[in-house]
Amino acid sequence: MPGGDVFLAIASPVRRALLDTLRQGPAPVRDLAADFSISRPAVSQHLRVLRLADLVSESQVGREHQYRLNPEPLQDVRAWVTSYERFWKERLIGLRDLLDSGR
Amino acid sequence: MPGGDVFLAIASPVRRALLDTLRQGPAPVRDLAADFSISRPAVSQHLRVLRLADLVSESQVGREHQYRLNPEPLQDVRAWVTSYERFWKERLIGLRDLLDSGR
DNA sequence: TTGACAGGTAAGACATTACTTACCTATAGT
DNA sequence: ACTATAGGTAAGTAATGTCTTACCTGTCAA
Repeated sequence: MPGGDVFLAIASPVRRALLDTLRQGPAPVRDLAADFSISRPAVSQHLRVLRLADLVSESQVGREHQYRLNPEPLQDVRAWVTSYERFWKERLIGLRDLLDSGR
Repeated sequence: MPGGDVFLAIASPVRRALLDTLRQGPAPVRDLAADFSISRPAVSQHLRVLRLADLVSESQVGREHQYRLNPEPLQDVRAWVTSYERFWKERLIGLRDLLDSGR
């Protein structure tokens, strides 16, 4: 479960797209790979990164490996980004004041 | 201004630390580099990535180059992460129900 | 004007990533 | 038992990222 960096995991557009797809529910690798132009092994390797970051969990069902979204680690990202919220709000207020003063 | 990927820009711990430092206000490269064990050119290169992602702006003041935090692009990250919020909330509710049922 | 300071850029070393194809095991269906 | 399906892993390669040192320009201060 640990070992992977969430920020690094979501840095790749492919991996973000994989997570986006998994929001519709668990899916086997075959289905996930179908959406991409890259090879299935490449998808497997991206899934491995997501697994190490604990963003997905895997469980074998028959000969399929179901991947399931585990969004919890994204809270770390959310917490970090949110800590910047007051800065962009202040900038927007500053902009509003600037516009007001120019009327 | 454009060209850089925000998700990629914040993937590096060094760059996140740079942004964190800039929350205390604009700072010249010298001050930013002082906090890190890496060389000043390395910091310059990280700042370049942040500039391309429009996460910082640069302005020359005398012989110093002031870097200023521009948090707006982080809203893209926030929006993406927030779209997962209901998923982890649902999982927490599921956990709560499970715990309730075990009482 | 000469020297110290601030900082960007170039070039190269080295590590890491992201792909590919080839191969392997396990399961399902006939 | 045989064949097809599902998917992980290995090995190799190409592309990127991240440092370093060396060098350059521009600015301030004596």
